[in-house]
Amino acid sequence: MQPCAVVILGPTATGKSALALAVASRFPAEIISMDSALIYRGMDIGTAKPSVAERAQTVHHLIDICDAADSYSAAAFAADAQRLIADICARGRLPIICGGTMLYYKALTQGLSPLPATEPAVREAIRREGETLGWPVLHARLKTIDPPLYAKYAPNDKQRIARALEVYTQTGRALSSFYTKQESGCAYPRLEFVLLPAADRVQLRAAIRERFLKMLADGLLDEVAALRRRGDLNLDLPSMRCVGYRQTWQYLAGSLSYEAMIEQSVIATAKLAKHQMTWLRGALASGERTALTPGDAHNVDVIMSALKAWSAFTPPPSQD
RNA sequence: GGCCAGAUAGCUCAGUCGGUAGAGCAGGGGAUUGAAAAUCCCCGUGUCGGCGGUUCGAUUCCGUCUCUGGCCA
Repeated sequence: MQPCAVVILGPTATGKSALALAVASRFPAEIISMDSALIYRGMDIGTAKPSVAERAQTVHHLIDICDAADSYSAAAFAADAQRLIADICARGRLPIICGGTMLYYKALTQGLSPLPATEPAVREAIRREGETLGWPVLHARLKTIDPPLYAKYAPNDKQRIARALEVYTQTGRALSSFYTKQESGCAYPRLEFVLLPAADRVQLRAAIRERFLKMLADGLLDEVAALRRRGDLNLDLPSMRCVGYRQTWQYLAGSLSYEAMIEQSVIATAKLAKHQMTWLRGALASGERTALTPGDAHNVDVIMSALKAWSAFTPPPSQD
């Protein structure tokens, strides 16, 4: 069969992981997680990470690859995923890319311009300056350093302003000067599916609430307490800003009541889902993807028949 | 029962020295180039608790009623 990859996209709490596993149980496959939270070791319950049993049943990649004190990136994901897709296909198996971190998806499929990597010390110095002077002041510096991004960025968009200044500090060049027509993205053909939650968000919100309460019952408090006990983590880290972890941390630190922790977590998760929906609408509008309804038992069959159709397809002789 | 303070957007509140009102949060939409579960942008008509009174005009002043806190009995 011609190598290809299956992609399963969708907002949080729609059953992507379960669907990927269901496909993997019927087809020799390995799952590549496309999720900026599942990368962290020691963060299992709050991220709804696939269980040990599930991971024993099917090989999962890009899970538990990062310490909670460290950070990963879209570029690193794109490189890792490309490599894994090639490896898995070479083994004659099917890569299933499954997750909802849409910037990672974009980086993988469309590529990124080659940019210098982050220098933590430089980043920290800029962050400190931004906090004291105010981000609009740093934004104003872009006016001469990088006019295109000065025009593009909002005066309070600290993360992007900081990144632009960081690149300039490290290289003496404008961040936008590194932009190319974009590196080529993932070369493998893909069969893409999107899990779309019901239009009424009340239902999704209820599912989110139920899932968070289950996380608490499963020991989320203990998990976060253990992370706090390490002593080297704080709320500014990408890992501790994850939905649910941030609020649980605040509860354990005494700055949120138990009820508020639950409310805020549900709200943050719903916002995450909404945010992912915005990406998904764009992705759906610009390509060939199949929309699936969360919870529909036929979803596996839809994917299986798409795979079958793909296998039956005989590609024309290679041009090169 | 008496006194005092409140009653304004879904929530918490600001404000109008009388010309029908605006923040934060929530909610909706959108950006998204090595932190992305991040970061940021746009979207605000609501009997200003009810009923009367004064006034050209009341959410604002006055009276009264209702409700909610607190204090005193």
